[in-house]
Amino acid sequence: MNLTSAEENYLKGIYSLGVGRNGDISTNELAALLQTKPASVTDMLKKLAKKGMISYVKYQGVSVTTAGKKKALEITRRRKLWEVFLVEKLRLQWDELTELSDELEHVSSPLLMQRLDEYLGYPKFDPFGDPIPNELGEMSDHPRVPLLDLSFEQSGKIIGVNDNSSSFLKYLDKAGIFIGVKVLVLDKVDFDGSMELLIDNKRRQFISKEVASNILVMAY
Amino acid sequence: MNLTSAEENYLKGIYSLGVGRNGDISTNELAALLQTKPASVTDMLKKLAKKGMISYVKYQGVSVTTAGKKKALEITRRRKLWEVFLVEKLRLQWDELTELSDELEHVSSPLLMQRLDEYLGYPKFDPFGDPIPNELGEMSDHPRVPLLDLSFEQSGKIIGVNDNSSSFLKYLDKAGIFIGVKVLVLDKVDFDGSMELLIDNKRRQFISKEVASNILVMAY
DNA sequence: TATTTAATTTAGATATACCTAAAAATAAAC
DNA sequence: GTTTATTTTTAGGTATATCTAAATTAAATA
Repeated sequence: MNLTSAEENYLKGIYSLGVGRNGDISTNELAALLQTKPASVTDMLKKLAKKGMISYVKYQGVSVTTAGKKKALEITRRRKLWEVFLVEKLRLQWDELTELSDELEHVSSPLLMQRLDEYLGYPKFDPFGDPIPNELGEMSDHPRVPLLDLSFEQSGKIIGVNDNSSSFLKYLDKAGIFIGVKVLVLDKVDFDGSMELLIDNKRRQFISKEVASNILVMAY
Repeated sequence: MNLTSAEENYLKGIYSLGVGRNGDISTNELAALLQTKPASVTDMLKKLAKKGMISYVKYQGVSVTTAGKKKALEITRRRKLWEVFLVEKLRLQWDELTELSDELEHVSSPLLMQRLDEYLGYPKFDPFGDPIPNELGEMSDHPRVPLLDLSFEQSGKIIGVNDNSSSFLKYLDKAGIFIGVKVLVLDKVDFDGSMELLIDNKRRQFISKEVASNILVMAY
């Protein structure tokens, strides 16, 4: 079953709101997430239900079906592979990715994605440190800890962030804190929780507790 | 002025029909090219005229304005850069490009195209041997001759084709005749015009006069 | 439980991008 | 120079994806 870009966006939204939750998703929630009006959401839910992507009962909320989950993971896979390409090959910055991957994720060609995956070396995580589903929708997961949890003289590799806001990502780019970069804790300041880091074995950098708690690392 | 994908496709069509021609383009011509109906073309011409991309006089035909030409070349540039990427980096075959570049050419981001251009090493020609416009719409051109015109023991580099049909491109892929490959003429058969080639300094291959006339090379 | 409030859906519009069928304008033929 | 044929446009309709405003259903409160 083929979906339009708009349908794919709604399905992605429904799936993402649904992960790790028992109950159904409400119309208003979706409208808020997708920056649209509840009436538009209702229209689209009917279409997605007719296409077998979601379970939808009037006034009762919505959840993805097995087919819908599969499709949502496929879209997510496309998006994340493009994001790896944009960062690793084209050297785009974290905060420049969103609007591009919003478009590229809808280019639907199994051959293209297979070749891109191969070209990128079968990456398991996107530039934000989130796992990339494989063709079957399966994802790796590995221990991710907030940078704040690293102790004195401990090292780690930056693999993601907790906060995707543009202002935070811009700050990180400016501070030279990128995915894949090695960090070593030079100091942890007791009274404000801030840290001094050695970045990439080269450069010293101070970061606040707030920043450190929003950066994810794989500890060595 | 931003255009929708549909508008971009019409503009591309109008531009491509217009190059190297004195008169205007007719509604029926465009409908045939774009596989649509004349009535739909008329609708779209009004929109493109209102956006300043074309000169359109009822019943009198259509031609691109300066702004329209600029935009058409921009779309063409996007398409061709993606095509270079698909062939050179992802190793897709000539006949697999069209449907992908039909989609990718509409992803409109100056930053993305600038980085992709840089990543590809500022290519001047697409995988079919046609010139890629630069950011200003300027194109290189270099002497291209049909492979058939090469004489005994002469060499050349394959830079394009005259025939974009799927069957021809599939034949070339199968025969191992790719863009960038070096060819040396081992023999020219008088009675049927066929040629024996040394491809890539390695492999011998016979090709017919018809095939040789549709392959373009840059002669050494 | 009745009533108010909040969430959701329906009804009816708008814009894009198509379509068919009929009308109008241009070109071609006699 | 009419008449016929072709081309092109208009008029009106369909599907997608949105919207606002009104109606309906469900939830919360008194």
